[in-house]
Amino acid sequence: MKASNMEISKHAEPTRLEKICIGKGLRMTEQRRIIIHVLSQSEDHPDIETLHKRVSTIDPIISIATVYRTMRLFEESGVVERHEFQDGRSRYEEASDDHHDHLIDLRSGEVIEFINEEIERLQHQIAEEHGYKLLSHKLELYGVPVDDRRR
Amino acid sequence: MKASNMEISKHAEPTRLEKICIGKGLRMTEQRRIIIHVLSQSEDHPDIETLHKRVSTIDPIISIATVYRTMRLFEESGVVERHEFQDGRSRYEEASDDHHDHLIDLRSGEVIEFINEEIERLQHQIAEEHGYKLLSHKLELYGVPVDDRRR
DNA sequence: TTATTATTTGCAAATGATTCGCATTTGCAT
DNA sequence: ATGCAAATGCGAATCATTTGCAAATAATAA
Repeated sequence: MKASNMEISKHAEPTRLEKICIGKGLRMTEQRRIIIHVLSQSEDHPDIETLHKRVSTIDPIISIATVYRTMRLFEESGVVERHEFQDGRSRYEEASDDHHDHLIDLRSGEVIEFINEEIERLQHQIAEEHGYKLLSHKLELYGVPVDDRRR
Repeated sequence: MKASNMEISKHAEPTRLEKICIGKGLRMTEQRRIIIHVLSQSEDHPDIETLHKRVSTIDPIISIATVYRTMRLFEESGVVERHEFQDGRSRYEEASDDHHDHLIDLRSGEVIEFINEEIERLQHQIAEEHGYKLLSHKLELYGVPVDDRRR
């Protein structure tokens, strides 16, 4: 076992994501364990390149192709959510039960999460009115700080 | 003037988009006139390739690079809206004053437009509550027909 | 523990959408 | 009609992402 792997032990309590992988018959590789660890530590919405950078501090050998493959796998399994804010690359976050939407600061790129039950309700209602069952949705607000004096 | 250009005359009444182009000091080229014509005839949300196909039936020589450039220009001018539904390429529609959102049929790919004032209002309110001025937003609902008996 | 085998990985090459460089063409003001 | 900046067409470049394949490895059986 190489030193870089010491901190993410194969023997530790399996995390939620690890359980899901095992449940799907996926192998718990060192790379996947590291990626899961990085995801669980991330409070933001990193893109693949950022994830790869973070993962590389733990294991510098891990390939970016593996990060791509793993994130695709996780997205298909529904354990992470993929977002396409308007910068051309996909950004990810661990999926959680409480659904939230995003407010993106166009000045800084900062992403603010929010929840609004009323909007959730209206969305279901609209889908229903059109004869559809709502499976997922995407709500993104783009704005600038009102008290920002620049410009 | 080549035959293929006969139906989109340089001398016809300028359309809304043509006026905007002229107002911005852009040249009204044959290619742009054709693209504008195609846009005005399109009721759907075509991607670049589709637009290029449609444009090609009028002028088979027009380059796809020109369609890309023109659509980018139009988007930056705010005369068309670009959407990133989840199929990896951008889709366009002529911008209209009355804002609407989209309900995407995951079975057929069909895109249904809808308007909901209440949601619009709530979005502004949310942005405001977070200290932001809302500049734009994206709301997409993904669903399947309820009466669809398949699977 | 070791052997077995199907998964997974790393690498580099392929892909697909989109943009760009540059020589040539073309609106449009004079 | 003339001149020139803007626009086009072409193919090459770019950028994010995917994929083929040989080597490595996790899960399993022995």
